[in-house]
Amino acid sequence: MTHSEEDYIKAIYHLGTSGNERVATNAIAEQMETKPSSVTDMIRKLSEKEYVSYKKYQGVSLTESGIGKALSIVRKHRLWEVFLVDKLDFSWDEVHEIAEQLEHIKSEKLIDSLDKHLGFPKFDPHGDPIPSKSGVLTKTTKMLLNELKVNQSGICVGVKDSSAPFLKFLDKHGIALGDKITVLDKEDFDGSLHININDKSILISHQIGSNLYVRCD
Amino acid sequence: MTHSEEDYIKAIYHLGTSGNERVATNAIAEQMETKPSSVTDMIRKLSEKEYVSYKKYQGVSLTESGIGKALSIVRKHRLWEVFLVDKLDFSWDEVHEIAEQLEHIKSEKLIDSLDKHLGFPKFDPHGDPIPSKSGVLTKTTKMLLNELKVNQSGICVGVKDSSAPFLKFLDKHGIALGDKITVLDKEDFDGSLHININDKSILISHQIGSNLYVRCD
DNA sequence: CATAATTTTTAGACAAATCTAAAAATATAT
DNA sequence: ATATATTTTTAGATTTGTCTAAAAATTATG
Ligand SMILES: [Mn+2]
Ligand SMILES: [Mn+2]
Ligand SMILES: [Mn+2]
Ligand SMILES: [Mn+2]
Repeated sequence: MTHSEEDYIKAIYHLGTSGNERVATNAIAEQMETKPSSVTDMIRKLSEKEYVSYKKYQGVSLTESGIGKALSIVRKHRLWEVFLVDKLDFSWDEVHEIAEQLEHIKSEKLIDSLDKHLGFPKFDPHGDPIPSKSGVLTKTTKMLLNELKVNQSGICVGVKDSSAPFLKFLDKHGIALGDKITVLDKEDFDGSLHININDKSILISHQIGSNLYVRCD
Repeated sequence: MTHSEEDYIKAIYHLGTSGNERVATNAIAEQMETKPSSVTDMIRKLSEKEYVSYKKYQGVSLTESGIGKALSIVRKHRLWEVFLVDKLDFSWDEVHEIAEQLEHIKSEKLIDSLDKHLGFPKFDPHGDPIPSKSGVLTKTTKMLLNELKVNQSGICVGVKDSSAPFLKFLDKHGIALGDKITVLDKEDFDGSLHININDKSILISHQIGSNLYVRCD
């Protein structure tokens, strides 16, 4: 399996909310920053190798084998992200691009040793779950911050958007995974939120609130 | 610079004893396990990019820019080898293949952080020097074990052959970097050596002796 | 439901890296 | 020095991944 095939499988996995839904050619093209015709070509190849099931004009979905492959790549990606943050002191907004390369390194023993070295982490620096060696994902009951009602609170457990600008924004405003956030008020006008975090009260936009995951047991 | 270009540059570097000598097309083909015609094609490309100087039928040598690139790849290769042995508990005969992949990961910050994480090592697990960020190699005065005279001794500081079978042989006979080896006797017949190591006296072949480096200040 | 807009696929081209087979240059040996 | 052997290059083909432009299928709209 080539570098490129792996990136396509992973894109299909993420777009199809973990494998099951059918994914459109154009959606893959946009995610991969490539052209729809290139996607069609690759899909045909992946279909021949039985990683995806494909009917012309009907989009693709991952097969069992494709989901397995995707989970293995996601596992590697997220373990490397943990390594970069925990061991090499990268910040969480710097790791994605490098993990994008490291996820393609081929060695079963390497990734298992890395897992052990990191203390078998369950989540990556963005709060996303790390699949186990056998492909099991820790399910968490998380919701978006702006789904909370006024006076409810939750623990920040992940981000939906993990782009560098968003992560930098969170750093700047002192919002980190594990922090307790309480919704003090909601503006009807634009959906922005008054929240309390680390004993400070700040105002955040609807867009921020819709990209932060919280858990409120 | 592509994965493949980097591997060619590195092969030329190693074959040309660190850059200066002209290297034959066939030698590169053999090292890379590829065909001479493929080498000619690649050499032409590297020549256009001015990483090598090339005159038809006369072999190639690295330019200044090519040597710089080679040192950067060798630095990455050897730092990753140290990581695998020191942090992930790999044995020295298992690391080469994986480092062969890891050396192509592109991120200046990654390799500098890794260097720091490892405590700025000067040598890799096989005793080979790690080029500094600026491309400086620690020069050591090492000689092959079978160049020693009877009753001379030296500290084992490296291997010439770093293939898994040879490294496994050394492990099996308890020979490791840093060990003191004394030559007790030499057989005229086949050049084999009686040596003393770790208070034990063993007999090793000429071939073993010609692949072990020692330093005897 | 017929037409327009959008999505998806096909056809054909290209760059990168490889190969085989044959030709050209260089090296070796009598 | 001439013939032979070896090395190196060229010519032409193949695979992988990509692209543009055009055709075909699907979806949306009036
Ligand atoms: Mn990737
Ligand atoms: Mn992540
Ligand atoms: Mn390599
Ligand atoms: Mn080494």
